[in-house]
Amino acid sequence: MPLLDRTSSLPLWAQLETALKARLDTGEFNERFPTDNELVEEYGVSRHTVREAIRHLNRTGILRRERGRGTVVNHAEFEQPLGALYSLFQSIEASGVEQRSRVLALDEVTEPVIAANLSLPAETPLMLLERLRFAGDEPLAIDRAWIPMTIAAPLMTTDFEHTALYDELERLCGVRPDAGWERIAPLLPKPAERELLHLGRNDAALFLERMSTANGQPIEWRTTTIRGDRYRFVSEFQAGAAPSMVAHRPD
Amino acid sequence: MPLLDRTSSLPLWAQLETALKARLDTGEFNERFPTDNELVEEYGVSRHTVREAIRHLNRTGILRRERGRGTVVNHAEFEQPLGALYSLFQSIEASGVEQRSRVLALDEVTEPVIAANLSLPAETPLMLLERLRFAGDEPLAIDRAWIPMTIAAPLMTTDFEHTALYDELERLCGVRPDAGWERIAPLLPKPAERELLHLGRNDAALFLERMSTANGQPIEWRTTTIRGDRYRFVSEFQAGAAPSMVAHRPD
DNA sequence: TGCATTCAATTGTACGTACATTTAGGAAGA
DNA sequence: TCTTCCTAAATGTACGTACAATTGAATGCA
Repeated sequence: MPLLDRTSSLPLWAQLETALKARLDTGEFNERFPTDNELVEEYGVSRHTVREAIRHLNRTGILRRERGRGTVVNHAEFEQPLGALYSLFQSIEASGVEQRSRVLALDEVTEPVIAANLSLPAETPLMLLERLRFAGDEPLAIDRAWIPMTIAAPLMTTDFEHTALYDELERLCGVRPDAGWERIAPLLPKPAERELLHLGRNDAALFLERMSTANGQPIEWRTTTIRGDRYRFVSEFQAGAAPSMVAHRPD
Repeated sequence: MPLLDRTSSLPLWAQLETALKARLDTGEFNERFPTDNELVEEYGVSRHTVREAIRHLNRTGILRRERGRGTVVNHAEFEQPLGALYSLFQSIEASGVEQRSRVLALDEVTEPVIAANLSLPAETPLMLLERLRFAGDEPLAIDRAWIPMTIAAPLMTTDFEHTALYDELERLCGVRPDAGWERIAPLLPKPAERELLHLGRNDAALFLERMSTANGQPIEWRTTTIRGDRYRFVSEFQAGAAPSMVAHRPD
């Protein structure tokens, strides 16, 4: 059993990290990753050192630690956290520039699929707010939001041309999304949407789907089709510092 | 000043992180960041807790800690956590199954635009690694990475068909990206790429650009064109608190 | 003055302890 | 059999200590 070299200049946790990484690569831990205490026993180091090693090992997101359960190996999933996107789009939504939008629809509808997405019965009445959003004079995105009527009823008379949905939701309904998830996919828009967005035949767009919850309750399903030609989406960068790099796209 | 609430369910380090982030945003620490011991004194917590808070705070790469000197605020504009998007692609890169890739090119090149993006002189020699990456039997993405030759020279003989770039970079060059940023855009691939990715005329893709840094030094520029038809990219978010994914991870 | 040495300060590493929180599973009782 | 409760196990949080490694400034000497 090749243990750790305490005379090495390499920290113990780094040696342990290397050792664990090697064992991970063999698939030894596919079934079950050792617990902290087992590694403490096996390598004769303190739990602090074990955690330090795992902390570094997990830079790559290989592991997932779950309180009360243990540490499990993160096998490849194709649904993975993007994390930053929310705040990213939020910044556009919140930026003063893009206040303007044209309401395409504000109706009460039933959408079995979307109701199911919100964990509601199929025939649950939903408010549908469909907007064409502008950045300056050019359209930026088509935005559709579904909210259960039980929550959204007070919003049906709102003028959403100049009002942010979440603000109004908080003001009139007393709820504000505090969590949720979002997924993103590329999309070649259909002719109808292409026209609304002033896009050409070969212009791609981004398609975002978002489910928002408040206090654990699903309250909103939203889809957004965003023009991708004029705007780029950058994952978290520091306030005030917009990347000024020149694009280098394969065209 | 009882800034921290010991009865709160929020961990002390999280409260401290929030407090420090607020003070950081005011610019209070632009000249000099407090030492561990000063924060221990000021907030009445142990050094362990202070370090935990700083560790989390530094997810964003705002701080740089230097032994013997102290903690300084990082004014490097583009240093940001790879966090979200990074781990996403990392999961494919790290998973045993989808390791397969075909090397399309491994050359020494000069690319003035990309060199400039990396804050290097225009004629700086760069290694270009171009790969077609597979998930199962189907191609998933076209991946191009540029790394300065001064760093990447040892990699020129590597067989990247079955080797992860970042692992090799760490093993042979002793550096691993620890920060950076990434941006995403939709893209309709050109015929050549369409063929490589087995895409039809109307299939859109995602175009990712990433700059990675290690210890504040730009070390990699990468572009990735990812098929968007088979895979979706999902993010979770949580307003106010740190992203939920972070909570499960020991960093 | 110039140079080398010393020393205090600061972060890194590593050990220890204790308790909280969450989970899974078994025990006990209806 | 089913449900409830309890316990053990696992990770998270938080405290403590000590020493190592590095830096920068102060000190002392030629």
